[in-house]
Amino acid sequence: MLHLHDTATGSSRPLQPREPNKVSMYVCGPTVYGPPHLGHGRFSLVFDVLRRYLRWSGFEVDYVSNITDIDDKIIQRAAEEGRSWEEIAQRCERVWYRAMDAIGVERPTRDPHATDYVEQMVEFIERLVERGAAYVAPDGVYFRPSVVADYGLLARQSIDSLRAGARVGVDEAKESPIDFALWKLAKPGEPSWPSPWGAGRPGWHTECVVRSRDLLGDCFDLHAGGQDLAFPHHENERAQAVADGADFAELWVHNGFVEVGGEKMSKSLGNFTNLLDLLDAHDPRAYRMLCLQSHYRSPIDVDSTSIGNAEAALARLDAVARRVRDHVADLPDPDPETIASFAERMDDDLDTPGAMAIVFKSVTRINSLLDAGSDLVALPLISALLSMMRAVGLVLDVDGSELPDEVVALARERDEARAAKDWTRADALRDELVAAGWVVEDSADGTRVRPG
RNA sequence: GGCGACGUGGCCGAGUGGUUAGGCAGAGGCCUGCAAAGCCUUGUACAGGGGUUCGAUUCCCCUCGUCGCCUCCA
Repeated sequence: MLHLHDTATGSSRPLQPREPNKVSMYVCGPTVYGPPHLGHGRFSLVFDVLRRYLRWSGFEVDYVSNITDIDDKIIQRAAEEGRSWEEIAQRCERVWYRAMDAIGVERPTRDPHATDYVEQMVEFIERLVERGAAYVAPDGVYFRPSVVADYGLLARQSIDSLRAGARVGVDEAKESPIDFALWKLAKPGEPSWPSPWGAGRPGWHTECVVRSRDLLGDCFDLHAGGQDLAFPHHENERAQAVADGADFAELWVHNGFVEVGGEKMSKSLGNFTNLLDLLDAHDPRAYRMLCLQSHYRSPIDVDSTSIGNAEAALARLDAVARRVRDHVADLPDPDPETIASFAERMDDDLDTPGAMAIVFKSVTRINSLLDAGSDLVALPLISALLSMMRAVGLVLDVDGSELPDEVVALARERDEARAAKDWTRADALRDELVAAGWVVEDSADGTRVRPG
């Protein structure tokens, strides 16, 4: 059974779905006001791997991930560009999904938008006000975390220390610095929706509670997101649900940061890298490989060195995939020992680096057996390798790409030269292909060429 | 100031109270017409100082260092 590190308890806990074979998970999605950066890429990849692994393990996965399409930052961006906020949100959402598609992240089962839930949010906020968990102030409605006994659970801090540490300039309208906005009254020119307190828009933390409870119900299995969302965003979601008398998420999972030179990559530091730029410069699978080779809760440095390493590791997998391509049509059941040790690692808080170690070990064994001509013995291992690749969402390049006629001609010419043992000519032809950016390998079937 | 995480061999990066992580790069060998790919072998690793223990990289304490959260952020 899969165990995950639960932020709420600070310990590893078994994932016990409320329905036997179905996992319900909610992953906090993006606020669409700019291009996705590496941090977005990381959480998307990490939880895509989790989702695929769960499915591989036999679960159906209901994967809900939201789009926040109304927010101060969207309004600001719209003002800067002289466009409507809707236009900004829609454009950024398209860019988001294009990037996700490119890194092989599956679309969510459902992707609720904040603007589709405003009415429900208003009803919810009304209820919180009635229950005394929220109060109306001159500029909006605020939530009172002090009504939640164990507020600070996800931050792993007491409410008093949070209050003491609050550095934010105290807003006069708030009773306490840790109170947060549920409803913001609109200023002139801002988009707004009607409410009992006046036209305005919802605060960020409310949308996720309302949507997740609507789509997944109370006490769903897994709530996930980047580590920086644990507090205050997730804490505040949970506080609202608790104040409403509901059981919220059963398990909280947070992934580590992307760093640049050992420092957190963040918008306020301005050191973020656009995910699309990374994809322009590298194999789109490389980032997934990099994430797999580190633990999801550890910080990772994404730079040309680490991505380059990941690409080299990928090349090793691609090489074996090319070798076994003639065998994939009719494979036996996967080698049970390999699968068992892979699953053992994955079940241990998604230990993907350990799982990849199993993968690479099986690669070495496959290559050894193939070298020895023991293809039949290798088949269950090949089958296991492909199964593990499916579990983590890595697509191996088995090289179906078309070669230009000119290149094919050169390769044939080289085969003739080699047949005639004209090594000088054969080497010259190889040099020519290599200079043009191709990788040349000899094989039993002659010169094999692929893109470098 | 409060709370928390981390410090592993050339680089990245797991893990464990005593037995091989893995990837990349390097060295030697096999294979190859030569290469490439592949296979085999190889490398003074666990921040520093105490303590517990038959034995600690792994547990406890201290020091140093790095980073994060408490503020929009994935």
